[in-house]
Amino acid sequence: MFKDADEQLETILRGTVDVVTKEEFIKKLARSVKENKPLRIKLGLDPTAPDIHIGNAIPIHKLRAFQSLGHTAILIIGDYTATVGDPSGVNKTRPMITYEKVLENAKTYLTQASKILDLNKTEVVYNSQWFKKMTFHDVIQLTSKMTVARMMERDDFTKRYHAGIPISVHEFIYPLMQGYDSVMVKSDVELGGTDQLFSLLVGRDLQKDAGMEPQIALTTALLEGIDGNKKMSKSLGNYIGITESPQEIFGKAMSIQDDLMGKYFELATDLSTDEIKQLLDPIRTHPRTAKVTLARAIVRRYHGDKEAEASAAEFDRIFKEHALPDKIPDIMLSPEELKDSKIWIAQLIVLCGFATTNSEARRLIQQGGVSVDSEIIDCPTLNVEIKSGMILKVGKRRFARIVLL
RNA sequence: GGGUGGAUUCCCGAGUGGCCAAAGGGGACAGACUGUAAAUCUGUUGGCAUAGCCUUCGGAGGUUCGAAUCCUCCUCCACCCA
Repeated sequence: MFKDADEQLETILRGTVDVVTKEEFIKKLARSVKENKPLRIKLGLDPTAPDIHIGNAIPIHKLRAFQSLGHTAILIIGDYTATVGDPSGVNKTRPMITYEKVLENAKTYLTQASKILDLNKTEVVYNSQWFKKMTFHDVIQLTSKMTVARMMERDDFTKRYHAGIPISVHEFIYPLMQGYDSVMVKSDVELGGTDQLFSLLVGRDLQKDAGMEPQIALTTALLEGIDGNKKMSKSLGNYIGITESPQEIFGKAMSIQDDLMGKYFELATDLSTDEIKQLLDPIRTHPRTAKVTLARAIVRRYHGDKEAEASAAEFDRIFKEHALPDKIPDIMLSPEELKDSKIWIAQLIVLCGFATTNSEARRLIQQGGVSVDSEIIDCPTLNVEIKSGMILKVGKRRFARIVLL
């Protein structure tokens, strides 16, 4: 049934940072093999944003790895915790979001998670299930398990405190909630990013307190965003969403800086350690080839082989051959918008959605970033003659085909 | 409960009567260079068909020829003492 423990361990530990504790983990694994009993692996997702990106997909892939090894994947949709807002690694209070919003996000999360997990074999649980039944007394009971001193040991809180940045009391409750989830689902292992370590450890304490064998805390590395210095996150806009179009994912992956490739390879692709080693060696592999391989591997993971090849080809066409992309969105123009079959160029750019104001469009023109049928426009007050089918290009990668109705 | 300090453009932050559409940094965008790399360099970054005009410095009023800046009230926030 199960592969032997050593073999499992190798797969599981790839890309992980902390294992608390490794000894206990090895014991649990061995016991699971011996008794032929799957481990219960917990991962909590807070549906705070509508998209999953390749950064927060890392622990989901790890959960999938466990699942493939025959263990039980438990996906907790933190519909209650999401309304509180995880303070981990954050330097200010997260805005509390409405419950409606959370439920909406939860739906898209499941659809997205199904790209990675086999949801038929996954226990999906909403933590409102238990939290909404708790009385205030229960809550107080729960908070009594944690001391302020211990909370304040956390780097993120200490920093905020000393910088005079407010910390709301409800933020203290967050890790307790997450820990309580572990008690409720009786997890053997909990996964999370390294910034989750504290909460995962709270889970151990609460389980011990409840007379259970404590879960193993297993953290995966955090992935830097495509800007190369901050953690990938939706709010910083430096992410690659797993539901983005193949071209989009490919392009974003190509734009990361070279020294980030190693991390991306390890955390965001399925390539073997040996393959990665070879790709990262600039003598054996040109960095551009390596990056193309990377971009393709990431696209493949979420869109399949065909799309991966297609997006690579498209990318070359646009940026290597400077040709037009395969698909160019059509922008319909009605004759009412024209004067003597002409239109002010800035207005056209705005109509195509490449600028939000005429001033912005004007600036783009002044900077030499606008061309019509490959001819650079240098006069911001120009009225262009509209010919159906003409191509407007703004910047390096935004194209529109003008269609006259 | 008492005291102090705040709220400025996408973000951080300077600005204490005119030289302010508002320094500096970050981010973003455009251009050069490239491997659409990254780094770097240059430029742009409130709106308007733009040598001009209009709107913006938490909100509402007021003083003044003139207010981000002074006064009054309000809203929100942080810190300190209890």
